[in-house]
Amino acid sequence: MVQRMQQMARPRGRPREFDVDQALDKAIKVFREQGYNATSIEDLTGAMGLASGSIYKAFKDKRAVFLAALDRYMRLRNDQIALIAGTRGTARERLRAVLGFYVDSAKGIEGRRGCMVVGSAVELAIVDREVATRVGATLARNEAFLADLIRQGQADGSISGRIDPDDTARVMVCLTQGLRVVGKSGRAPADTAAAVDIAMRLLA
Amino acid sequence: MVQRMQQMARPRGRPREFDVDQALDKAIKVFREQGYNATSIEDLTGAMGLASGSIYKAFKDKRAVFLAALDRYMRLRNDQIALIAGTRGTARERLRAVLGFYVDSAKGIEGRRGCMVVGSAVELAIVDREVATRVGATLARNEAFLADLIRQGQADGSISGRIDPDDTARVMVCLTQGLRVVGKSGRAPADTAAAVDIAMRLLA
DNA sequence: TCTTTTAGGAAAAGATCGTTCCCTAAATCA
DNA sequence: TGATTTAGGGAACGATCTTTTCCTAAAAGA
Repeated sequence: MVQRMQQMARPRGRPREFDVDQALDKAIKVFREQGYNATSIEDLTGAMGLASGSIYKAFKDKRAVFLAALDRYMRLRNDQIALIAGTRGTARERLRAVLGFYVDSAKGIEGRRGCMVVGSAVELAIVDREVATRVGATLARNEAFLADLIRQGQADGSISGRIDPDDTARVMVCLTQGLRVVGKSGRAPADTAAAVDIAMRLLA
Repeated sequence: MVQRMQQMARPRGRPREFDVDQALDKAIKVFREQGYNATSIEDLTGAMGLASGSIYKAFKDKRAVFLAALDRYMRLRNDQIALIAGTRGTARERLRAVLGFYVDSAKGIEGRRGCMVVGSAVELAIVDREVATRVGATLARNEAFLADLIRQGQADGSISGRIDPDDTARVMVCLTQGLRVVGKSGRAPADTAAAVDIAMRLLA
């Protein structure tokens, strides 16, 4: 049984010397800053600490590296937001925490580095169907997530029942994506609490 | 006198056969769809109806074409918004009209085509200082424009005096830029009036 | 009319980029 | 242990992209 698991863990030839996820994290950093087209294989080898041959052993081509990085980026970000929204309190308080996370992500160096979803949407959505699909799915998921949070707030009494959860969530998604655009130019709101207070006005 | 004006109008050698602004409009279309790095000189020659040599006669290099296109795009868009905001009515009504224009810009084919300011911010702001300067200036101008409109509304009584015009305008700019990101993936709000109603909640 | 200046256009040059190839290294299988 | 399989790494290749060059065309100046 243990031997079977070891066999499954070590497939055949020479084992990979680097951790794929760690390498993807480096790739994510580069793609967030420069986007897809401006990032050369040389940029990736430098950031990931690998030779070009090794990259092409692990990934079909540059686009596959990007898609893997995008998937990982979206997953990590989703996990973070789910964690923040999982804290105690009314749905309104949890929604406030989520919005605060978005505002903070848009500030300073992190904001300048940018968002891979926004970058993918702007640079590639029109020419790469697979990227467009993923971006659309993430935006839809974020929208549904926020709408659900709003509905929870309407159920626990912390959010007005007069607003439409879906329409409001959709506008809120625009706000969060816009924060990342503005963050790229270093003009994101400096005062997180103040910005979140204003954003919370969308809830009636 | 007439001869002097003709001299000024026709400088020296062979006159240019194409209209620079018309050519830039074609370039804007390509840059909006594909961004800077994905657009080749061949793309530009095709869209602008010029040979590469002619482009390099009129512009220093590809980057100069992009900067000229960006400047023209920003100017045209600014003019449109100023026109819309110049209509009669309370400042609140004019602000509503401006927001409606932003929402409409994010919808359908126009939305998929994208915004050159957003594209520039996301793709180039971190690597091109000159682009970053222009993007920052436009965002600041938009912010000041919206803040002024809010102040007018507070003066004419159509907008609550309890909100901070600058902070609110800053969040509103994020919303408008985000609309363009979401529009790239075809997920912009379908019902303009409903989306504007929700956005107007930011005014208290 | 002849010279000078600038534009149009296509081909060539020069640079860069993505990908493949080849050799060595490290693992498993027989 | 020898064969097989896969990874690491760097050079080489082929394609593409930006820019320059060169020749012709069209205008003004003398």
